[in-house]
Amino acid sequence: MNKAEKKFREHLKREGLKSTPERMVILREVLSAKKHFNADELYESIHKHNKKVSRATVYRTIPLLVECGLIIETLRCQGRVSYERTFGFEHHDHMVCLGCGKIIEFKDDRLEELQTQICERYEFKQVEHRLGIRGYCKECVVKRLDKG
Amino acid sequence: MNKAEKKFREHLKREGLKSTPERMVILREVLSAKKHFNADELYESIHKHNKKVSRATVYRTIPLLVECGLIIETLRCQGRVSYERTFGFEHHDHMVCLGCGKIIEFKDDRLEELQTQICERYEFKQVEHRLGIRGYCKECVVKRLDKG
DNA sequence: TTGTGATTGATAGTCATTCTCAATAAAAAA
DNA sequence: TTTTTTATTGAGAATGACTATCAATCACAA
Ligand SMILES: [Mn+2]
Ligand SMILES: [Mn+2]
Ligand SMILES: [Zn+2]
Ligand SMILES: [Zn+2]
Repeated sequence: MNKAEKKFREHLKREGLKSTPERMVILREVLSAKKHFNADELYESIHKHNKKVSRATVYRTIPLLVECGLIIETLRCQGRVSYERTFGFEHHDHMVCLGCGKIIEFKDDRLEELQTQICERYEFKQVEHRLGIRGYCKECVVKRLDKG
Repeated sequence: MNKAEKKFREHLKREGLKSTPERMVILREVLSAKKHFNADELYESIHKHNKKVSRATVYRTIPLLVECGLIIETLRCQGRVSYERTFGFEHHDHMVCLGCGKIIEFKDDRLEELQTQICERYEFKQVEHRLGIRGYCKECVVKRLDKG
């Protein structure tokens, strides 16, 4: 049993919930699948690996993983909520390319520090923040110049 | 006819669209109603003022107002897209209180400057950005302390 | 004033997400 | 281990924000 699984099981116990095979299948898929995903992609990848978990259970389990800090809600793209696994990864922010959909992750300590200062100024107790920059990546800027 | 209305009319003409009474009712409501709103709140406030515009037309007009730069999509709260009027207002970022739903607007030039630098570093052409900080406002921090 | 194409409202459709509920299974108690 | 309690599951129905459809109507340019 790895660290993430242990963390999840402890969270479930703490909340009076049960450790079920379905929940473990979902967790393992989250840990092995691509870092950014939405509920449906998660459901699909579970089924590609020949595991059977219903869509409802996937949707029900995602909030549990969020609550226990293993994944986080990141962006909303085209009406869908997108998540990413955080366990074993550091916090970072995102750039999203409006041309090709590419996601660039970045982290800047000065940015984080500034936000902390701003929250202090407003006596606001930060839980989380999300910075999303939309625009065009290097490649797409060139493509758009070519087109005129 | 005020500046915003002129801008909207010009945008419509430029796009080969027509200036209709319904669109003008919606624009006026946007200009006079509260700064942050979602599609349904806009529809409701129009009807409270005894104007008749269908929900479909409200949904259809919002993107036109966004395209012409009079309003902007800000946050997504509980599955709803939230907008705010920008005409006559400067860019700013938001804090959202998880306790009472209050929205605090703030602007920090150093933060903006840093973001510009970061985009340059990645050769990313920024179109817009959105920083949302979630947490608890001063009042709600106190309330939560009282409860334990 | 007329002709053409855009717009409207009513309503049906879409699609992600949530709810319902009977059958089942996990964990606690015995 | 067996029983009891309670959470969980899957299937499908429901929800709700938003979008598409379409016939009737309107804006506006000529
Ligand atoms: Mn990421
Ligand atoms: Mn604002
Ligand atoms: Zn790109
Ligand atoms: Zn508050």
